[in-house]
Amino acid sequence: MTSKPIRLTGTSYAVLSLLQLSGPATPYDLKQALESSIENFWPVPHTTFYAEPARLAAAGLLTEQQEDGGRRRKLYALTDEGRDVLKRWANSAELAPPQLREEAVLKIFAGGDPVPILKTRSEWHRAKLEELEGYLASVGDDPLWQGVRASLQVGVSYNRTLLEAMERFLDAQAATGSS
Amino acid sequence: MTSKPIRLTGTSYAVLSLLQLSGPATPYDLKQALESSIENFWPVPHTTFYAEPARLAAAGLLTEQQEDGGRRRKLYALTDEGRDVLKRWANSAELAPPQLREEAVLKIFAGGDPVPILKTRSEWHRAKLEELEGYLASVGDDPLWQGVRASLQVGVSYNRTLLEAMERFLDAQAATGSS
DNA sequence: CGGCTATAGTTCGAAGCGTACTATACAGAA
DNA sequence: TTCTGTATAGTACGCTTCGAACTATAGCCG
Repeated sequence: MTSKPIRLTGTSYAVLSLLQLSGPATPYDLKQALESSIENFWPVPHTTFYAEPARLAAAGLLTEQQEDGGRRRKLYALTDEGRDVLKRWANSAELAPPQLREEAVLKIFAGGDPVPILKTRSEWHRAKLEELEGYLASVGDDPLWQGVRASLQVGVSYNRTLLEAMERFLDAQAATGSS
Repeated sequence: MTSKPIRLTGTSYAVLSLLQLSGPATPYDLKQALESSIENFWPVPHTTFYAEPARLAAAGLLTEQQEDGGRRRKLYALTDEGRDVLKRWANSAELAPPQLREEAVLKIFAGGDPVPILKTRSEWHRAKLEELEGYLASVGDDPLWQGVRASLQVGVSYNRTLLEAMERFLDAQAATGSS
C-alpha cells in the first residue's frame, strides 16, 4: 500500500541501503555515511540528497519522526516495504550502463598536453586510493558491513589500476622524451 | 568582445574541439562525431547537445549560417575567440575530479550478489571494447585526428583493464565456490 | 553573554534530462 | 507519380537535478 508511487533512482537506493546499515538516521547522518563509501560510485550533490528521504517517506518506504528535544531533526527509518523494495532491486538483473565523466580525456581530445594532465590526475587517484584504504582499514569485519567492504575494495582496485596505467604511460613518455 | 557571457561546461568544450577538427558542421554532424569518440568520457543526451551550438554562437564563440538549399540546416564554425577560449582551456591546469556513476557497485553495496552483477557488467565492457576497437580501426592516421585516436585508445585500455579485473574476480569466485 | 566555528540544513533560478513528437530526404513499390 | 517506409535531422516540453548562496542551531572559549 504505497502512499504515492514515485520514480526510484540510484540516489533512492543509496538512501535505502544506508538506512538498512545504520538504522534510524537524519539526512545529515546519511550524507556523512555516503561520503565515505558509495559517493565514489554514485555522486550526489547534498541539496539533492537532503530532499530524498522526504520523497521516500511520502512513498511509504520510510517512516519519518521528529526528535523530541534540541534541533527537532527528522529521523528516518526503513519500513518493511522499503526493505523489500531494496532487496528486490539489489537482486534484479537490470543494470544501467556505467557512466564516466572525465575532463582529463576531454582536454587531451582537445589537444592539451597529456603529460601535465595525467600527472595531475594520477595524483588525484593516489590521494583517493589512500582515502579509501583508510576507510577500509577502519571498517571492522561485521558481516552487516559486507557490502560496504566490498564496495571499498572495488574502489581501491579501480583507483589502483588507473593509477598504475597512468604511471606506466608517464614513465614511457619520460623515457622517450628525454632520450 | 563576447556578446554574452555564458557558463562553459565540458559539453561546450566538446563542441568547440569537434568543430576545430571538422571545420564548419551542423549540430547533427557534431553529434555523430561525438558518439564515436569522446561521448564515452563525456556523456551528453542529444537534446542537450543540439542546444549547445546556439548557446555558443550567442556568446560569440561560433558563427552561425543557414545552408542555402535543401533543409536549410544551420552550419556552425569556430570564431577566433572560440579557438582561443578552447586553447586556453586545454592548456589550463584546472581539472575537475572525474565522476563515475556505476549502478553495479551500488547494488553490491546494497547486498546484491556480486557474481551475476559483474558477469552482466563484464559483458557490457566486452561489447564496448569491441565497439571502440572498431572505431579505432576505421580511423585513418590523419594527424588531424590525433585527439580522436588518443581518446579511443584511452577508451580501449580503460575498458580492457576493467574487463580483465572483473574476469579475474569471477574466475577466483568460480574456483573457490565450486571446490 | 558575545562572537566564532562547526553542524545541519533550505531556497531558488538555471541547466540538464528523457519522452515524445515533427519534419525532411530518398529509395523502391504500386 | 504518388505512396509508403526508413534513415536522417532535428524541436518541444515538463520534470528533475544542480550549485551558489543563504539560514539557522549548537557548543565552545574567553
